[in-house]
Amino acid sequence: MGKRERTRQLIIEQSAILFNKKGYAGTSISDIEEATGLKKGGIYGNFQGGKQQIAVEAFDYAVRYVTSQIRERTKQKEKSYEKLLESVRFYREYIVNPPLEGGCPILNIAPEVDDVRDSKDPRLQLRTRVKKAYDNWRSSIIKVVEKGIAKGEINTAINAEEFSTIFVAMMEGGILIARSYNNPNYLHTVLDRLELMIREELIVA
Amino acid sequence: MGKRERTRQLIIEQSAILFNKKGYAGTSISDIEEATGLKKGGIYGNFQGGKQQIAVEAFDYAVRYVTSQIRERTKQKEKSYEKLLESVRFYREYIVNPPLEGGCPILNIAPEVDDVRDSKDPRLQLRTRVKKAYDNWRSSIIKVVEKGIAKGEINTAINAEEFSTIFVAMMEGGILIARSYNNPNYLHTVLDRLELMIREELIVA
DNA sequence: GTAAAAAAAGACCGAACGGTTTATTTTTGT
DNA sequence: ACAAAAATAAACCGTTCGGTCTTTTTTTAC
Repeated sequence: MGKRERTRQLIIEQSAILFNKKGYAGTSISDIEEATGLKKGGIYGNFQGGKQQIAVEAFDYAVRYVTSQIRERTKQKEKSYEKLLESVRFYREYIVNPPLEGGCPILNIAPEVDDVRDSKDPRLQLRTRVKKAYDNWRSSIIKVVEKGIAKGEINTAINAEEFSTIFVAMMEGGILIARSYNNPNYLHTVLDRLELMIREELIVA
Repeated sequence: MGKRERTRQLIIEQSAILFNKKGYAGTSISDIEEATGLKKGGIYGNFQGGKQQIAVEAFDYAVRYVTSQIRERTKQKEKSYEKLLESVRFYREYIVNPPLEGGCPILNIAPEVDDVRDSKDPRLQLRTRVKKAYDNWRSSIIKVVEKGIAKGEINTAINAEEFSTIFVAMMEGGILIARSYNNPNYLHTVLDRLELMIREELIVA
């Protein structure tokens, strides 16, 4: 990895934390200067697209990073429903010791960009990335469920698409409340319920 | 209502929309000028506390406003579980035709302020208001459930506190996803599930 | 109707914003 | 080791930021 790539990566990693904690509008270039130890010359030399480009790449990185972490864990599980239960366990730990400071990057940026409609607004790209991120998340759940059904591990009556939406909604809602209260127990309450759903409805008896 | 009160109210109402759609950092005083038709003199004359004070009062107003709207509907229902079902119906309509532009004011501000820890940060007050807002919301649900249990309408096995957390989490998660996709069906999917929970578990057979 | 009081406009402030340009340093290939 | 190239620092740009102050307009009270 050359110098260029290393510096770009440093900027992306630090910016991902900043944007995740303070949002797009709340994060300034000077914040990024401070976090990276670079001056504007070094930053704009690597990202001619400026703040917008950094935010988009940092968001993509953040989502990829969290995704890879969870995949690392679920791929070790054999049965499809065990993959689901393992991912629930992952998020329980996530809130206590988040691999990415600030919590879920999608949840953190979605409310800031979901009212953007002006095609010239720099946040519009983030808006499309948010949509895509939820799509990918839900798709991965759908795949696991469908594979589970095919293997006879998961009840055929389950609507994979609907389940994926409920799964993500409970996850995000639980994280939101737990972080607002600064108390992981609220997430645990929600995820206990989600686990119950998986055990009692998804898993073939 | 004197002139002073009317102007204050105008500023609060317009700012509530702005902060709800664009966030705290994303909303500028000049945005408020444009929305109200006032200049800074008129704004700061009514809110010496500046942007921070306006944001806090606008948030409180927004939450009060939505709360009053839902109470208007649920108080007409007699049975406790009908109050819960009616509030679910309310949010289904809320996402299609929101009384307050931008969606749920708590959901919109929570991710922006939940990492604030510096006691001098102007967003700290918003953070405590978010916590209080979720507390009030959950409390109102807890009260309905407990009253329902006392009246024999709701199953005694239900843990009201846990249910309230799950209720709010599914609501917020559903709104988040539906707004991210700009498609109310995602909320419907989540709320169908919530309704099922109420009908099959809460209501005494 | 008029004078006092209140409210809002308009001009102004320093600081911070995102971004650009130029000079200097650091890497790189040989 | 050295020259070319690349990367970064430093200085600078116009604009917008939140906020203040003074002047003008509008209400209010009599």
